[in-house]
Amino acid sequence: MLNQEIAAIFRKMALFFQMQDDGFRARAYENGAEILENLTLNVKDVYAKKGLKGLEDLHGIGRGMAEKIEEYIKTGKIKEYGDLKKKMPVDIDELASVEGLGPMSIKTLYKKLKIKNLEDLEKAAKAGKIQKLKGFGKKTEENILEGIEFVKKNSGRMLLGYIWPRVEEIVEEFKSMKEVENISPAGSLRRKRETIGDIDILVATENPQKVTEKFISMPDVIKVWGKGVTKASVRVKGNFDIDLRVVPKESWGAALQYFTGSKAHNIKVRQIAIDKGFKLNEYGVFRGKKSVASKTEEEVYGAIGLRYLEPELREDTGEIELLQEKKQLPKIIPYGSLKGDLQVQTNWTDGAHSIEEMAKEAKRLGLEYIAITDHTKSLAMTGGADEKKLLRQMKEIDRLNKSIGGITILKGAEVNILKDGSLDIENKVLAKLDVVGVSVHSFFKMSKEDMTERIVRAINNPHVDVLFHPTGRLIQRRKAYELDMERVIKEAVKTGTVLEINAFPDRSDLKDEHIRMGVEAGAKFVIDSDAHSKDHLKYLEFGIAQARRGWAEANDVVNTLSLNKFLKKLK
DNA sequence: GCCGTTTTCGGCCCGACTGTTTTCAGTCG
Repeated sequence: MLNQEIAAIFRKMALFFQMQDDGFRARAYENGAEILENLTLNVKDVYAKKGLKGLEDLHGIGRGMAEKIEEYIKTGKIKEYGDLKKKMPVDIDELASVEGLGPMSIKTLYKKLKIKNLEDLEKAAKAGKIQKLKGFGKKTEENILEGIEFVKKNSGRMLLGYIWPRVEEIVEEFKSMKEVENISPAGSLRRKRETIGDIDILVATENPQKVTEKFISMPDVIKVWGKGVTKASVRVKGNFDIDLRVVPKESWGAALQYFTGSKAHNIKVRQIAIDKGFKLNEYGVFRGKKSVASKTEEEVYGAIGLRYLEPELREDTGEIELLQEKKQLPKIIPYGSLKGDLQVQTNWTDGAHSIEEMAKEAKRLGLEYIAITDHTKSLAMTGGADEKKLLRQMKEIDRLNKSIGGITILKGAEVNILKDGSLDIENKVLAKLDVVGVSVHSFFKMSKEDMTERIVRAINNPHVDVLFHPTGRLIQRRKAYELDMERVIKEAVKTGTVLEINAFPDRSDLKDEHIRMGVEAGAKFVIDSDAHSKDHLKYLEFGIAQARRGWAEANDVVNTLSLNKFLKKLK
């Protein structure tokens, strides 16, 4: 939490520095904010253990920002930020969230019209005051008003799993144009981040005009932000933005590399290009004016002495350093490599479909086995199963296994972890199940120590095979409970408990950095859909995406195994 | 403000588009 608070202040300070035309300092602060946002450790712990020096050891944080972090830990404030705000008392991140409005414009608007926040801005624009300013005009004023409307109903970031089908539709539609020679999602979408700010699409064509024309005239477009020959940006129904970039076929690889990002990854890659006497942009790798590589990403990375790497690894979290040292990057788990699904709910509790319907759909999707894991009794709102109901369900599963065929239905349960870490189903019934998953569904606000103890106790139960959605977060809805993940991973390794990578789009739990911690510690994982309906089983692929972002290989994930081998991996 | 085994000073990724200008600053990704 502290990391995020300080990061937010650094971002605002960056905007203030941009106002002062100090772009380099601004970038340093943006960079610092990014580092804090992605840091697994709490800066408070880093500071407690290693002091100022420990903070400075973070690459990108130097003496200046380290002292600011120290100041915030000690006093809860950063004086320089207060001073900046005093000089220019504007709600800077709110104003900057208006499309097209940046620090320089905000500065002018404050100096000339005393505009401090969105409300002031809207009033001034409606009164026609902005168009009279030098450097502004009628069009800018209209754009500001429109931008304010969009901020007000801002949809924020979208969940990957929910937006993906829409992306596939768009890609398919463009593929049918004969002018389109190649098309791919780019940006965070291609890197499969769990949430996506906007949709980036890259197209290769010899006729850019025609492609951009078609793009801005798609039926769902409600606003064209901008349109040129090679790029266009629109908002579509559902309130999200799509950016299109169009490049010639020869520069496909360079452009795909460029627009896939991440930004931090690219900055480093381009720096390496410069160090070796090249220039890298979206059209290719250049030695002087001569292009030496551009057609494929492999060529582009190869030309500057690196190797191709999967988009999911391009987050500047150590992958470039490994490439430079010519070390092996992990062979991350391929899409389509799961043979089972270990968390499936049915209409025995809060699922929409019967065991049979779920099993048949899983079979249709090519799975070898699924575990039925309905909730247990203390989760009363779902009609959770007690021992008797579980035994009845087991009989039903025996019956279905004989009649369906082509897929094995495993007996399981999503057993509730009670406040003290005990389970709400008796051990002698748990012993009869093939797969026992456990999870926390209550008392989320316990202290970190208590919650960690609670979970550690639960996974020490000899019948418990899997810890389901280990952090309990619901993206954009509920924060993860406090948990010492390092300890939980250690204990999971010790007890042979498998950690779940829950693929349900708003869970995506574990998240990438925890998966990576687990991989390094030798933990095993299972990727589950947590399906509550037939349509949810396909979410498994997003769980694979999450595992890939956590640098997990196929042999780190137990449900890549065929049934018999898989069962041997469980307790 | 950060960084560095060619550097402790002098660099810092790079190009497209818009709206305002009439050559370019600001914004964006």
